[in-house]
Amino acid sequence: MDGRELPRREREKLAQRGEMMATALDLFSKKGYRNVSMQEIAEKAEFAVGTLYKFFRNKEDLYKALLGEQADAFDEALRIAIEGPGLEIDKLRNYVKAKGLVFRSNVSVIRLYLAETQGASLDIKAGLDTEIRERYGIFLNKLASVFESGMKRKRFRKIADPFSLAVALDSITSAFLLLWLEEPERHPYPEDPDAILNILFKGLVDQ
Amino acid sequence: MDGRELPRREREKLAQRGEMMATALDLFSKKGYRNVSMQEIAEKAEFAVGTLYKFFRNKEDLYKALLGEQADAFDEALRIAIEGPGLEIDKLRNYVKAKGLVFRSNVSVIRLYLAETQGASLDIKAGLDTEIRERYGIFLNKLASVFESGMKRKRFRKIADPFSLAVALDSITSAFLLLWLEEPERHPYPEDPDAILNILFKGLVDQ
Amino acid sequence: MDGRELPRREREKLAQRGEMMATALDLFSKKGYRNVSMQEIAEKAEFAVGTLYKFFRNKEDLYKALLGEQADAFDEALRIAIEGPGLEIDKLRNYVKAKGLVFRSNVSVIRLYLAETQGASLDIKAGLDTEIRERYGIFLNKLASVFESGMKRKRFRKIADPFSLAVALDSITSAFLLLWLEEPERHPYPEDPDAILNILFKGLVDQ
Amino acid sequence: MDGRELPRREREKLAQRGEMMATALDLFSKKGYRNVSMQEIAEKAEFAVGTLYKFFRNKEDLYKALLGEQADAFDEALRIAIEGPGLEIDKLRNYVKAKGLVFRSNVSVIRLYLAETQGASLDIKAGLDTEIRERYGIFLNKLASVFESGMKRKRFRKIADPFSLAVALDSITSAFLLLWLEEPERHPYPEDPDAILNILFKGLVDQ
DNA sequence: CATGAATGAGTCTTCATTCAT
DNA sequence: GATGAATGAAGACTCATTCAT
Repeated sequence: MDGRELPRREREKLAQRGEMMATALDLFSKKGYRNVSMQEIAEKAEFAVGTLYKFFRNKEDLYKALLGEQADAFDEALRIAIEGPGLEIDKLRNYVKAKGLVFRSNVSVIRLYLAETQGASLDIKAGLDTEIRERYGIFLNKLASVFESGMKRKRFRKIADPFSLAVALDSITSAFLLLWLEEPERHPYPEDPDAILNILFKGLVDQ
Repeated sequence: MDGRELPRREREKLAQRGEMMATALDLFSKKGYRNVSMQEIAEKAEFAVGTLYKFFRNKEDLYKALLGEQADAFDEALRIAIEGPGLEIDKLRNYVKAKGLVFRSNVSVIRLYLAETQGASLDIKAGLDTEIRERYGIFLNKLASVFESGMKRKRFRKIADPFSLAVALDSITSAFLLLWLEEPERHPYPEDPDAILNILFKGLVDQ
Repeated sequence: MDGRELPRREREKLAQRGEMMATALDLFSKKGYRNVSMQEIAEKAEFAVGTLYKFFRNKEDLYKALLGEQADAFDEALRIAIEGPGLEIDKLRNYVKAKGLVFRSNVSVIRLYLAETQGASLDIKAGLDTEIRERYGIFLNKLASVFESGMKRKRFRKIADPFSLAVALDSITSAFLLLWLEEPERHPYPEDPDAILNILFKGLVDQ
Repeated sequence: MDGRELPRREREKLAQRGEMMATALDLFSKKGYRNVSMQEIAEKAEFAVGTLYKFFRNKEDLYKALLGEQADAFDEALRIAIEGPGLEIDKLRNYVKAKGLVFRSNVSVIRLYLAETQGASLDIKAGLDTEIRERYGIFLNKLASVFESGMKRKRFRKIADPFSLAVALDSITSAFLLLWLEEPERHPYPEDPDAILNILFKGLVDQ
């Protein structure tokens, strides 16, 4: 038996919590924070409201836990993609691939995550808002340092400052994912990362 | 007298409507759709709630009218920037400039507009959603045709399909505006459009 | 027509407010603060809950207004009874009579008033609590000064300090009123104030 | 071994019950019946809620047991003070002293007890209410009989009927204890019972 | 026609009580 | 026999919408 195995009770609690969060995520991402009632979440998750409140102090708490954990996972996945040794160009490829993968396997979170990082979160005052964006900012800087490193090593040309390039790459991938989200058939997210990266790699205008 | 001149009565009504929408826009963009009450809008606009309901059938209607008209204005401004004769490269420059201008002089709308076009509109079910996005899609195609035309005339290299380039440019400019919105001092929107366009124009990797 | 006459609208509002307060008073005094719901008050007063909230910011507010106004009236009536010129002994008689009258014609308030002045208000944190007691303290001092004045003028013997005598008289009258409240037949509040005052006036033990 | 000694099991249960009641008393007297939850009591007493319900059928039951037992103790102490042989005047002195002692060493109960006997118990409908008051009535009659006996033996003058005197003495002592409770420094409960009794013993007005 | 008072369904949250383990 | 997780009814409060004046 594995030492990391939790006692049954604990495992059940985690499972419950997981179900609640999954249900809440589903509803929030479909209808928006204010349009989902605790009653509704509880009902759909097949718990009593009271039980919901045993796990989360209040509605906002639930929402924050939700976003926080999802953002953690995303952040982690993207961070790993660009860390470690290797050519900068490969890191960027990894990033584009990872972002596609992680988003496409978490469709319901995308809208919520984008709402928070792209700046349209008007329901939850601050706190999460701030926290997620901060981490997002940190990630952008890491991405920028990939560009910077590439320039230092003369592998990239200095066509713009590294941070702007990071912003550009991040926004482009998000935009493509959004298109895919709306019409998956018409706008598939490219399998080959270079389909996106070439926009940055190759110049539109001859030098 | 000008034939287009409206009777006093009509003009007054339009003025009233304008004030209501301006007040609503201000409140919605600051606090979010669900966090603003009709009472609050009426009070701040110095009308009675009943009067508000004379102009807009319900809260959603008001919101849709608001977004719709703002989107109209934006769309128009951006469309004009890329229409007409001239070099494609100049059209793109015009677009980057116009987008900067129009957004920076309508700060309070940005968040709402981005929320709708970038995909986080969870409060209003559909309808507006659809309409704005449709027009947004149409505009993206117009922008794409600028790239296409540039390619046809051998002014642009075929580094990616025109629509993808349009998406890329649009998302990059939006991302920069978002950064500016959060920290205007740290992230000014560039005066020179080439600061942004070079990301597309020049290639990161030598050919 | 009287200049003090209020416009119809205002009069109606006051009448509504009055009805709400009367209903609330009735319910609170019968069932206690926490055992009465705003819904219940609204229903019994034949208003919608929302209307209740138009007049009182919240439940506590309603309770405070209630107690405050009633305490005002009581305080006023008792104060008048012991003010002005005249023999101290007559003032005390007036006080005993007035207290009897005012309480017996406001039966439903007695319990609430006593609960506040006699110290068992555990539902409402502070504020009213404090305010009513303060005014009650002030009144006790006024009553004490009647005893003091009587002593100075050699009309009363110095059997205890004036404040203690005030406390004694006040508590005795309250106690009798409480008895009457429980069993009006068995424990009528005496018509002749001396029936109560003699307890203080005449000595139990020969001097 | 003593025959009255209870088996360990029983003793433990009694001890548990005692702790629950002590905790409940503390909380009720501080926050009021409705503002204390069974969870809170259980937690603070370090038992599970279920255990609480093993000892008391429901919340009201717990409250009644609490008040009942406290009232028993009070009643007993006061009864003893005025029973037995001895001069009536000494019994009254004993009563004043005993009431002071018993109240001051049970501060947390005072408010609850007074709330019940002085008529402001609005939380618990009837039952306890009735029972406590009944016993309180019985005690008042016992106190009255002390006055009566004194009058019969020509030791007291007939300044009022014995029951009224009992009510008066009881309410005065309670009032003084209440004052002490609020501001112990400013209003100490007198060490010498005559400080209070003189209000009854000596007449305010010369005969 | 404008007004804004009135409405009451709907929201979040608490807590007495039960019962499976 | 103790435990405390689960329940869900009930309560305070908000706000979109209506309609009498």
